[in-house]
Amino acid sequence: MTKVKESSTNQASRKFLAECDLTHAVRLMSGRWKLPILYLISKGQNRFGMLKKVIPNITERMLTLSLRELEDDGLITRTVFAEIPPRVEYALTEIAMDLLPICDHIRHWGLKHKQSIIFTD
Amino acid sequence: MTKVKESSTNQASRKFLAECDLTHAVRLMSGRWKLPILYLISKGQNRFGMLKKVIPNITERMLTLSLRELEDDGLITRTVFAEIPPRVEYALTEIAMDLLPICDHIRHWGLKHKQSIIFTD
DNA sequence: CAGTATCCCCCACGATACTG
DNA sequence: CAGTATCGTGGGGGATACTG
Repeated sequence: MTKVKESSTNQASRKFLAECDLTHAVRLMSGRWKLPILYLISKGQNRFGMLKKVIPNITERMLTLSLRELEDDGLITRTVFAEIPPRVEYALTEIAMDLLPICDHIRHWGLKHKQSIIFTD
Repeated sequence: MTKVKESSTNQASRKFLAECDLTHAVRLMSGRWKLPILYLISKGQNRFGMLKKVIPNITERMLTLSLRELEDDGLITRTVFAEIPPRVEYALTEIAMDLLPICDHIRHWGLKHKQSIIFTD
């Protein structure tokens, strides 16, 4: 299924539409916790409890929601092991791994931009 | 002024803090219209009226707000010419220009990610 | 351990009207 | 032309309590 608005034919509009996937892509990583979670999973913090312990201030609710959205967007996989006590492991998909170097670019750009960094949380 | 939480000393937390600038950087480009505006300005659409004409559905209010925030974040400059009728021109700063190639990476990543692209607007 | 279930607040965003 | 001013809404996010 591919549904693209083809009505506007002028140059500027077509360039704008090309820009839309950019917005869409950025939205996948927008949100308070998405990127931190992806990063930490890439570093081996791949379970609910580990993430909760390592991420300051996140609530269980937000952790759950963020993980679900990342899963829905195809950025992480969720594997349930039928054990007692239950164990669930998260892993990055190839798509998310492709994102990591880009994140690094963004981070370096951010550092260049902001000489004064304030972590309020 | 540099205010960094130094309380937590373990490895994971320090890595997490490093991740925070990433979140911060992403926030600068988050928002419904920020990226489209930056992109269009880079393509020469550097006036209020031009942007309004070229961006579908944006309201004057949102255009104003977005431009102000981009200016406050140091991503664009705003130059007022004392003429009648009034003329205002926007231009990307070096920081925003550094961002453009990254945007391109993100866009390509987004395209690889989403085989089915839907532009709803 | 790995989550749900409620309740609530704030703010990004939109619609509409007006202006130096 | 390039904006303000005002009002309204949805959902992203938080606090807290409970559960298979």
